[in-house]
Amino acid sequence: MPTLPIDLPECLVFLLGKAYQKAHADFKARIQPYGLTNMQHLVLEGLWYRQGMTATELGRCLILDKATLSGVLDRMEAAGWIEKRPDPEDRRQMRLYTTKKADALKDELIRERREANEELLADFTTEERVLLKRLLRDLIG
Amino acid sequence: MPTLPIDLPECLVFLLGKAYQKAHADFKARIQPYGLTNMQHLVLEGLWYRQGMTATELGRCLILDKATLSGVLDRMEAAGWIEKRPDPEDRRQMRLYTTKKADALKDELIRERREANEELLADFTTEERVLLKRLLRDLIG
DNA sequence: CCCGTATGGTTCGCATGCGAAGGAGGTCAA
DNA sequence: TTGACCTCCTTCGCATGCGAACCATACGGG
Repeated sequence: MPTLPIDLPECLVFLLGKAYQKAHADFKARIQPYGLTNMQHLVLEGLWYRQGMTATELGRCLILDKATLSGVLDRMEAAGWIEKRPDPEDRRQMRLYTTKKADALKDELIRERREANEELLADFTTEERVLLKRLLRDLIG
Repeated sequence: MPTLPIDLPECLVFLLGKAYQKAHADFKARIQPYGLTNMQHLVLEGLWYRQGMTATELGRCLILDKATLSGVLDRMEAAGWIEKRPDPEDRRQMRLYTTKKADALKDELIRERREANEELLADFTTEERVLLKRLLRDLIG
């Protein structure tokens, strides 16, 4: 059985990638049944925080490239999760709103997110949880 | 200026994603000049650790899906970074080896990786660095 | 020896993720 | 008012990332 190359467990780029891979996969398993991807769920959380954001605002808010967001929003609109309404003041921008279909799942989806975090952190002490989040926030800058 | 939704800085899935995004982008900027992607660099590190692994072994070693690896290995072979040799004992599997072109960059690439880690952790104390890595390793399981 | 099954890789489909270029729509100053 | 410039968004190209279906090869029993 192959093991990890000696240095990789010391490489932060690698560790972050694999930790994200695991967190992403766990969360995916939870929200897949709702017909949503992780990214789509993230967009909904962003819009529940503030409806009517433009794509650029949402992208800044979620730290996402607008090129990436463009496709995500298209698919979400096609699937009926969000609505794009052109801003009457400035026809370049699209204002984004969640639909009733999405809002109906709001409580459940937020619960899934909380539980997913709980599950990921199950083996950590309270101090470790706080510390890990702080270190990651500091890393992001 | 939009800010993060209240809960997201508490959401580990989100934090890990963004921390990875940053680490990945920083490392990409370092590796791009060599004509390599992060994933391709990772494959080289794996093979430098043990030459002649099969794709399945390498995938287990780097925690990668074989479907993902297949395309990566194709592009790396086409670009002359690695060689695939069919195993004479079992013609289903391919043994993987780095080429001279790759080996010539070995020291420099490993230095880039060390420096990238150093840069990411620049603002952390020694204790914090050790702790962050331990927490991430524990998370991966 | 032959069939059923397991395994190693490839391929396809879909969803990110981002750099770069482009098109449509504003803005402002000459 | 018109041309230079800026911004919002879309589109394209390329590289992951992974589930699922497939193909070729190996292996174990009968």
